[in-house]
Amino acid sequence: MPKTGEVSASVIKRLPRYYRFLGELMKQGVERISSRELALRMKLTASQIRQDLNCFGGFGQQGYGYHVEGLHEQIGRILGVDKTLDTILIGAGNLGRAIASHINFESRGCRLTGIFDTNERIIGLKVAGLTVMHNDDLEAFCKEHKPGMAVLCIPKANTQKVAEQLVKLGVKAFWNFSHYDLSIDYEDIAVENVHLGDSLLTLTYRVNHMGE
Amino acid sequence: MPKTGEVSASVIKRLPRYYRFLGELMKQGVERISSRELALRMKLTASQIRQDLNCFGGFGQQGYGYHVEGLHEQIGRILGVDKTLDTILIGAGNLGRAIASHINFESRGCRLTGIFDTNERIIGLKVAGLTVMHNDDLEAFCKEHKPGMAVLCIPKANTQKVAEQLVKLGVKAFWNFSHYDLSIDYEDIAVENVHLGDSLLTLTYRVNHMGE
DNA sequence: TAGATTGTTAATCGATTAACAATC
DNA sequence: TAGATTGTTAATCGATTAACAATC
Repeated sequence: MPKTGEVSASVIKRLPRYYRFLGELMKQGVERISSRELALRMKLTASQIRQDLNCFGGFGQQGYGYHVEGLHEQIGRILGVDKTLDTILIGAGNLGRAIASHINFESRGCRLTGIFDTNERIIGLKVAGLTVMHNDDLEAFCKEHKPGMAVLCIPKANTQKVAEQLVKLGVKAFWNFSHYDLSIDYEDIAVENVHLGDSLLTLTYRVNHMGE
Repeated sequence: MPKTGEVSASVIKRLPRYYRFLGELMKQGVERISSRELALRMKLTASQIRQDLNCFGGFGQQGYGYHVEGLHEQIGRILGVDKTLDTILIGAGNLGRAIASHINFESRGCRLTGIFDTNERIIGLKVAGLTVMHNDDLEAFCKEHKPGMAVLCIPKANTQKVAEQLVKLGVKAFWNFSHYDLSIDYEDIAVENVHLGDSLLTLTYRVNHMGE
């Protein structure tokens, strides 16, 4: 129940991390935690934690702190892990197959329901319990199953075109791993670009500039 | 040749993207570009581009703009793609193998020289041209080959321990894909945490909060 | 030269941190 | 009640944008 008023991108990016830490604390049997103690563990400031959480409502209790399990559940609901968004994967090369098998989509509000590729040697393979289909079947599949999210693990040359096709078929969110900055200029389409190459390159920069 | 004075993390994170766009422009045969035109293509402001570049020196020319190839090379040198940092991969599961095959380390100042795992069924496999070795051979390998960077694709329970072992063996940079926020409290060690799960979760948030 | 566009300084904006009254 | 800790307002800090003189 967001206290309406835009939540900044900086806050949104921190939410999954709060969720993760609270999950860990739960497992460790911690029942309550103060912003001060959580800040210590997460290497943030207590102020920032209280500010962030208060974008969504007052989850704490003066003099007591936050109830770990309750807060975990609240943040989960804010993130939308209690929903189930049908998701398809386009591109079942090395990376696509690894994402399909390695990521727990269900615990993040998604469910992988279809995998597509154009390579005849890959089509028919079983990946994460699904049989890889041909891209030609994409349209029929989407019309029948109405996936809301697509994971793109395809070469950059095809990315924009495939994404636009999928938008027409009703896809509302893209998790894009191609070496291309996907930007969809329609309202109400969400894009998360993951640039692993760029990530490595920032590390290269930092290791080459240590102690300057 | 950084105009000394700290370069902010925000600027560093944008550098690989500049490098990528300039590379594309080169391929397209574009010889010169103004900050205004580049801003248009990258969806940034011209001011920001000029500010960012001037952290490292004046690469442009008044009245003309920037020479694409020259700027590309300069940024490459700033990032350190002309260096070669020997790199090892720990964990050759789905994700580790995909990273090894999918990422072009060489073009990013790194060279993959060893891959390690503990799973007997994986050891001995060829991945990205290398034979997967047992973690037990890690110490001997590092002492002989002195890798400066490690990619961690291992379960979170082992991450901190393995990282600390590697620090003792001289590793200076970690590209960490485990579901664990690695933090190394020594000076002069660089860490880049990649949390694919968190990335997906921010997308889940956004798709569930569209148009609010 | 005149026009274009940089490098750089100043203004604005947003995010983080600090402070503290409210309250459990 | 007294102590702890929140929710929230105010202060600070940093990053982005705008403006403009320098200059190719």
